[in-house]
Amino acid sequence: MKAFKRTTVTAALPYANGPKHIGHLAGAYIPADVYVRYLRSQGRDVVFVCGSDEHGTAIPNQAVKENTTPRAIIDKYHVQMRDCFQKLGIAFDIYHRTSEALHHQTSQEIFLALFNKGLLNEEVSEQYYDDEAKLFLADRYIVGTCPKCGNPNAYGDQCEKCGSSLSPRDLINPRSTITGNVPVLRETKHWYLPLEQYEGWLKEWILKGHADDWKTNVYGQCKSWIDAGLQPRAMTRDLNWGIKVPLPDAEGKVLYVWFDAPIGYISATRAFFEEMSSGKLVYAQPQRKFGPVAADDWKKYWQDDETKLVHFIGKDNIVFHCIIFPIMLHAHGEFIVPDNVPANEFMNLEGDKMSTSRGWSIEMHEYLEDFPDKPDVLRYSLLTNLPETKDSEFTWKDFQTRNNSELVNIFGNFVNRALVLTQKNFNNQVPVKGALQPIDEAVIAALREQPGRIAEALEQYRFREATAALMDLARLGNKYLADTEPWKLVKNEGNLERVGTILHIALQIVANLAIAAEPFLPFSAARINEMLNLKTSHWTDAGSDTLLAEGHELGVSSLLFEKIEDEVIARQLEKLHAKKASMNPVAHTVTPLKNEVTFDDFAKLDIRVGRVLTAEKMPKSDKLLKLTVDTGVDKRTVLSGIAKHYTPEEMVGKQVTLIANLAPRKMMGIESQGMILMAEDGDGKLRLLQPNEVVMPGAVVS
RNA sequence: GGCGCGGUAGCUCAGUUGGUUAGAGCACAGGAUUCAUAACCCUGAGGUCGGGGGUUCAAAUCUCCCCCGCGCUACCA
Repeated sequence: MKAFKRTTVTAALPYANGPKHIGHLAGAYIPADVYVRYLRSQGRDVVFVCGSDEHGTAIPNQAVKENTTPRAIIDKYHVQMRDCFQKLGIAFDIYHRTSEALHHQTSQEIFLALFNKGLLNEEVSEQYYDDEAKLFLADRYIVGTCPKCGNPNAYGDQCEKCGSSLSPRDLINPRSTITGNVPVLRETKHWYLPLEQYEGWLKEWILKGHADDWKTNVYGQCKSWIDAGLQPRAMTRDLNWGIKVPLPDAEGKVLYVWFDAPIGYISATRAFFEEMSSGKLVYAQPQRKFGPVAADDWKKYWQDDETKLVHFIGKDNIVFHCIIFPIMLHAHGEFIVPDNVPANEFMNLEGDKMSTSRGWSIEMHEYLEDFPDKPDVLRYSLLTNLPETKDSEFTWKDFQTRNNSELVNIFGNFVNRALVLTQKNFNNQVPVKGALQPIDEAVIAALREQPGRIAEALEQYRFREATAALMDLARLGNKYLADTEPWKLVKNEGNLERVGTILHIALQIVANLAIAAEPFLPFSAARINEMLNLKTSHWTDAGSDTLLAEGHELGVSSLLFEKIEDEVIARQLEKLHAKKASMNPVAHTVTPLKNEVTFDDFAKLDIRVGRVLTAEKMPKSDKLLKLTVDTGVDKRTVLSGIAKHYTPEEMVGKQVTLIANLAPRKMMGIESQGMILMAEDGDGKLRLLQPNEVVMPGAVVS
């Protein structure tokens, strides 16, 4: 194990196109924060950076949806996310944003460095350009007639009618969706990063170098990508929202959002040290003493191989953080690459995938509105159930149980017992520690060991285990009190010294709990310290049985956690279901009306009703069914992508509507002679189009 | 279909250089107790370790086949 001088920790830059939910917290932000708080408590040199990811096509798209500007979108969600993180105790040293000038500059510098080293391949291709809007049109912004099915409103990347994947050049009579004009073909240049040239390096670095210390899910995913073979990837896009490509003749071109987003970590670090050195803090919120710093100290955190770089992300980001971004950094030559990328899997919610757009989610701001005084409860319930090795599941019931039977009954209760007993019997002062009995020695020994257990788990990114080890410390306290029964002894005045010794030790455990809990439950840890009238201590003191001096005056105590009643949980469940129901009509935006066609256009299609004679699953395909259809005029083979919606058995005998004169098309080695018409429901389900009474095979639709 | 990850007690999960009666927390049952938010503490019950073959003195762990979940990927005319 390499010894590092300092650590740079990043948490995935949240995309500023909407609110972020508790699954994101469980995936990246909470574990990252716990890890960093622990390092800080140890006095280690660490910087924790994050920020809003504000580029990419989805931002302008969201602006259209909300009927506003991209700028307004990113401002709105940047502030919302920043505030939520803060309220949840996610303590970044800086929460930056990729729309900042410094980030544009940093991204351009890195792009230019790669360019100047000749590491980017320039490729020119012809793409559609809108003269009036003066921009190249992304595939989605071009419509035209589908060459395959004649649909006049096919998109540049896909015909939604026949499902063909297209490229804009395939479209007949293309038009721009922005101005409606006919776009012209214009040559456009893009810059590609030849990922495949780094396969050897990746194999050495990841497959050999990190076989033991990376999580199996991360390692496996990387291996899968590397083994499958990498392709050159365009690092630029024709778009008017993003970071300008810093080259001549690159008008209207921006950096690919996945090129600039991870650089956001670097920019954030750079911004942090620039602000710290200038004394003008805008985004920086240093969470520890950094001492005097220089503006370019950020380089130490990114370019010194004695720095340990750790990316906390969800599993959807693995390829970017383990393959593409490291290649960028490695190719550049001056940067270090991550030592670990402890990506988590996904957290489901009440039996279904979490999804903001489907309304099946608990957004950070929603939780905070309903439970403004309970950030630690959410942190704890997520921590005990992080999707570390596989997808996990959040339920409100489990949230309640974690709160009631662990935070309240075990943790809060122990703290309260120790404090109340001291108030009642020792005037709220730390009693004198007298002669120790074997049970005291044993509990002190256990106390000394426990922080090491927590630390060991944290060093290995095992947060669930670490959280459990924290709770064990409170259990130790409860058991000690139960075993020594000071409330019984106190009835006999001769035992007062003995009772004092017991409570003295119990209070030392409470003080330790504040240290050990700080990374996990920072708000509660601070409250314990207040109740003990104690300044914050550090991990280096953890395990000590002399944190509180004899005679020390304690503060005012109150309950750390309160029970959550069944009604509160029931209300949340109702709220969740109501939200999902209310989202449905919105989520399924109805496809806009297509352009007018003439009767002649329509008449070209031979649409008729047929009957399915046989149906079987296409071998080696998940989606295709191979059908034999009686069309009245013949019996023919039609392939249809409905295997996820209908079984072969239920298709046999069914009447179907088909386009009988569609040009045959070969798929997976078999020719399909026609196309079955389906209606796609809002949830993506496909349903057959049938006459409402049985008609003869071959009946013409008109 | 291919590739990757996972399938262990009612629930959430530990446990792979193969080795004594497979673990934890929660939930459940019984007991003890009353300082504490009816909490704590003790005891107990509960598992064909997805299924089946194989290697071995010995398999949750290695191997092969199959089933299920998740992700990536191919096929939606």
